[in-house]
Amino acid sequence: MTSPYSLNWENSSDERHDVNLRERKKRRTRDALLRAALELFATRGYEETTVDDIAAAVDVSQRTFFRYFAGKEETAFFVPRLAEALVVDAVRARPPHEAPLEALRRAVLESWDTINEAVEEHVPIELHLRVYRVIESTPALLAAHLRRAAELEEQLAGIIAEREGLDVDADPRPRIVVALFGGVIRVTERLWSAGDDLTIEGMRELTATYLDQVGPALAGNWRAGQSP
Amino acid sequence: MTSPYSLNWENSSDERHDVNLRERKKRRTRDALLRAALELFATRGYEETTVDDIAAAVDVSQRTFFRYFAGKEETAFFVPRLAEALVVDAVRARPPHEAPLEALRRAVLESWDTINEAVEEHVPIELHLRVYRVIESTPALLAAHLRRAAELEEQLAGIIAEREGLDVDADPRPRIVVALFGGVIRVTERLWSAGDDLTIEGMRELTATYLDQVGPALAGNWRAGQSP
DNA sequence: TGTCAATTGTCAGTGGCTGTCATTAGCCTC
DNA sequence: GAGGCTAATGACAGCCACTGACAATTGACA
Repeated sequence: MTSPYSLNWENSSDERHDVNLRERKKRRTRDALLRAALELFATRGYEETTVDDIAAAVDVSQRTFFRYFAGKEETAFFVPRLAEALVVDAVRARPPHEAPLEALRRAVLESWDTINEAVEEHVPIELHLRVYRVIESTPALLAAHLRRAAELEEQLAGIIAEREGLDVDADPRPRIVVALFGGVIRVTERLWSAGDDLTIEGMRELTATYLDQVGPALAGNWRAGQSP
Repeated sequence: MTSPYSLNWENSSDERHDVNLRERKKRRTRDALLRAALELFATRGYEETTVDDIAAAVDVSQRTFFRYFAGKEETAFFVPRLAEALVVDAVRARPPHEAPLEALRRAVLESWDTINEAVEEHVPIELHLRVYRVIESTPALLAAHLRRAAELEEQLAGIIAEREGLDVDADPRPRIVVALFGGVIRVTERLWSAGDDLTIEGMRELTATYLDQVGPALAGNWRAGQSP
């Protein structure tokens, strides 16, 4: 920190990340724990997997597991965390002339395309897709998932408000639009995880289809119009 | 069940509920545990309260606590559970000619009026209102709260679909509208619990105001129009 | 009053998670 | 390349939520 190289360290910390054996080893055990956990969740179930099981699968002590992850839950949300970061960045990068819903829509669809490589660096996506069903069907994980989603929405509301030059706390509209958007996403998530097309592309298509329904869903009375 | 009185028992079970000493005693300890738990949560915080604390406050064993409640969490959501039931009933009772959002809006505002008596039978509402802040600010409880909300939305979507003569799984619109509605409710909940008017009336007003914003929030571009 | 069933307490055990301390293993300098 | 430094690990003890099992108690009802 106070060494003459401190500035260099700050800037090149990414490159230094994997150079020494120490760091490489750390990353290896971390990814191994992650994969072991997800594999066990996907096959045996979340509640049926103990932290001891995970640690044993990688042949480290339980204590070591907790030094890499704050809790069992954190392993299950490793990929979602990456995805959320991508979405936030994508929304930030949207041209300011787009309407809020349009910007959100494009950002999400776009980030579905980049998610692959970001994830595969640590675990095979296919593995996460299997874990996703577990998240949706395990009460404790579903609850955590929804809380994370709520936090994401709060962030997005802030970004949207900024785009539109509004104050999030004074004007309810950013939060409302984001809530609507988030609701649609959740509906598609559930549908997708319940169906059998467990691919990223399937998710992408579903999302696109449902987001297109938002307008019609809110317009007028449904009974007069034709089927969706 | 197979006794000659079984039918009578079924029908008059409500009246029989408090007649014998056994039942009265059970209800008393149950309500005492509930109040003790909420009181402790409100003053000391949720995580800082152990089940042993709650049991000790009522002078029963920890094991007995778990015979009355499935877990620590359940005590915190006693009032919300009542409220949810009221909302569901209120939506079901709405005249079928009302549009979905209108029916939901009226049902919720209406149930805020009946919630008082339903709750006070067990614990003072004022106590729950204090606990509500704890729910919003405790990650584990917030997560559980959001999961409950999601389940409620699923129920409401079913009811709305039925009103409109639609199939929830074939037509996305009921779920989308309910998601929008739920989103608005969540926004008001957060705002209300963050403010200082912690009364049912305050909540009612906030809800009404925000629900009125739903239309404007979705209409056109915000930058051209005037302030909300 | 005595029998039966329900309520409760006690005890032991599991699983998630944390603090502590000694041991190990990579790193860096001389 | 030996030795000191520091970071990573393991082993152990302990807290808390929660559960199963069994014995003791207590209200119900004939």
